[in-house]
Amino acid sequence: MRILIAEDEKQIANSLKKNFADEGHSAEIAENGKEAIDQISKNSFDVLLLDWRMPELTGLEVCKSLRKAGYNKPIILLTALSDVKNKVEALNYGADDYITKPFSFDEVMARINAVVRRYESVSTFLEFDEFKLDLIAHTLVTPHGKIKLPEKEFELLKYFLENSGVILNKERLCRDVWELPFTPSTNLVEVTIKNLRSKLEELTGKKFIKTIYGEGYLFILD
Amino acid sequence: MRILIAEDEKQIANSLKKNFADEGHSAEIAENGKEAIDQISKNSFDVLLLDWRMPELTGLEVCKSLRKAGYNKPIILLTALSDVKNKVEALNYGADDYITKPFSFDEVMARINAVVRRYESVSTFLEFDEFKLDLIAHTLVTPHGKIKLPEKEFELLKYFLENSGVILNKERLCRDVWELPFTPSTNLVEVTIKNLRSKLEELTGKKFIKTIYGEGYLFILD
DNA sequence: AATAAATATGAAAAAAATTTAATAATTGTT
DNA sequence: AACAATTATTAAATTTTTTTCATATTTATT
Repeated sequence: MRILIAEDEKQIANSLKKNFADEGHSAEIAENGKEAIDQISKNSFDVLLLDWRMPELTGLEVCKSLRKAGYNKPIILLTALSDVKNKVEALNYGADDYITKPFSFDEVMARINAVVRRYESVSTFLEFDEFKLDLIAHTLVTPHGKIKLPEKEFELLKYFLENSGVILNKERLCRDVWELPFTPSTNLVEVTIKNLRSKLEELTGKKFIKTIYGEGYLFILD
Repeated sequence: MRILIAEDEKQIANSLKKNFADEGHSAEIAENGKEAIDQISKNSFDVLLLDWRMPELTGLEVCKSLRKAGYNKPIILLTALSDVKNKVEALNYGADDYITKPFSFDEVMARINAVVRRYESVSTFLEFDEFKLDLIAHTLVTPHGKIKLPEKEFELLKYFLENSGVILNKERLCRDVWELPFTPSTNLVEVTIKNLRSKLEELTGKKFIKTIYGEGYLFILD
């Protein structure tokens, strides 16, 4: 994980950096707010730690200005102030979290993990069994590799995952996945199910889509 | 916003509920952990407030079990305990935030807003000007209508939005959008830029992609 | 076991998206 | 203004995806 530490107290910054390194993460240090903005324009980070009190620009100012410009990576503010007013202000200006000094490294790490995990997992993946569907990349991710699904197969799998445990008939799939009125003459659904099934089985070795004769299809995780 | 308050101290729960109502939000109260799980299986909420100390199941247990089952709405824990150990535990079990009692309603509301905003905005939309790119539906959304972009145009626009303000040359676009080594013989980039440009301009009436002769392309929001 | 209905499969046809190729227009420089 | 380099545009070629169609297999019922 790439972390930017914007903190003018060198002791704190260096101690954090060393601890991050011990956990296998790389951290850069910016000594004031301006430098932080500068670093961000040149490199990309997974998370920003901004000290509230810094020369040039305060952490809150950096946070505000980044968010205004559309910056959307997680930001955590570090501060010695502990009254509620500032917390509220920070969160309302687009910070993701807020850690009060003095803090333990464990807490910092836990909060970073929580925030990053959230950014990664929330509504960008649908997870099932030991696999997941990447909703942005339209990719099926397995421990052994990943595969990009064509659009209709992706939409179909997504719909199955959103409705696992429910029997879905062809009329409903046609309507919700293809946005087409169902006509008995087409076998779109069968064909796409077949293709999705073979890809799923090849990649996962499991049979997720069950046919309920006369009723529809069922996505099972058991 | 629909909020579930799982809290056995009725005074606190009712006071929160009343305050939420004043702000225009609807809240349900669950008096213990089991009841919370029960309510969640029946209705959908935008955010969960779980008291740590509750009969039947503790807030942390509820949180753990929901996350294990794949539940992915924001969860905030309320607690009287204030030592770091518990905070770390809570965040690592999938809670999104953690509020120490006694709290002010303003802080609760600010944290809910922060968490929900994050869930909504992070990586499901990239917003620019008065438009947004729906990263799930691969759709460009404008006040007047929306249009589904073909894959390469979508990837290109996404890359521009993630790097707005930076001049992107063809080599870099080829590498990061097409995942191809750049060869001077191809004009893939030019063609796709052209198509994306005309769609963008037709839909938004604005020119977002500027050519910097000899250097590359620049996405500007001015 | 025979039958009819439902589902699965393979391969061709059609449509859509991507890429290439040829040419036109624009830009910076002299 | 003329030139070379760069970028833009148009249209054709290719590839991929989607859909249809014909046929095979499976399932429930008798």
